[in-house]
Amino acid sequence: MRKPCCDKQDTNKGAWSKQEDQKLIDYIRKNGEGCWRTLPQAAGLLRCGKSCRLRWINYLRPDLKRGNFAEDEEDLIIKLHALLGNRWSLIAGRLPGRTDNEVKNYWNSHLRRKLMSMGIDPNNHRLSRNFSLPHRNPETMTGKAMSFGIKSIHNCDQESDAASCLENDSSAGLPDLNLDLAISVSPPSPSNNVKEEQRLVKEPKMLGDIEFGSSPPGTLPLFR
DNA sequence: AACTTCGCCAACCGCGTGGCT
DNA sequence: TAGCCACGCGGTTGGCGAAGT
Repeated sequence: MRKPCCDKQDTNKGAWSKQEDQKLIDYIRKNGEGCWRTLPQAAGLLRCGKSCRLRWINYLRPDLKRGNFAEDEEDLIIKLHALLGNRWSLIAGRLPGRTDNEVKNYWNSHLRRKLMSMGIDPNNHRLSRNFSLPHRNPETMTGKAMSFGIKSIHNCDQESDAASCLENDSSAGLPDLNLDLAISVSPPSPSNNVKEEQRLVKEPKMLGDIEFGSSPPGTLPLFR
């Protein structure tokens, strides 16, 4: 039986008050992030360390970009999700100012539905079986759907799917998908997933899986 | 106006992992 | 090598406001 992360009897739960937020901000400004377990006591907060960490990362961090997602951010999330699956922290790491929680919520509340309405299964980014036929006509597809990697659908046979079409595109170089997913020396943004990327470096097999062109033909480079 | 349903999002929970001893 | 601890991640929940009836 795992020990609870903190003494639950003495901790607050639920929404954070302004005073609590301020205490946390003040403490981190003064002492920096880290040592979340001891932070609550040191900062005078009746919260568990986990809760403090989450509050800071998802809401209080000064570099957070709040508000609606831009269209290019949406596109990027969808493309990254097709490649990485539900690796929200990795996806968020490619979106400066966005948190994994924010990306996950946005995916679940907006993007999933959006893809489904376009006849794409959000779980595997394949065209779903019940995809209504008129939409199969590339002429009637929305520009959005086209940009999600199925623009060359007319070149794929009926049993094909968005993923393999995307793959086909990748064989042509995928010029519009400059995601820099191969582990680079300098990631495009200060990511909160450095460890994860280091892990990928340590695991060349997995790394290979997310490099375009290295997956078996007809498979989506998912490694989950 | 009152009630119900739906959708969003902040927060919680449990588990996996890496570092340290 | 094993065990413990702290951290980080992803799935899930619950509260609240908006929309619908």
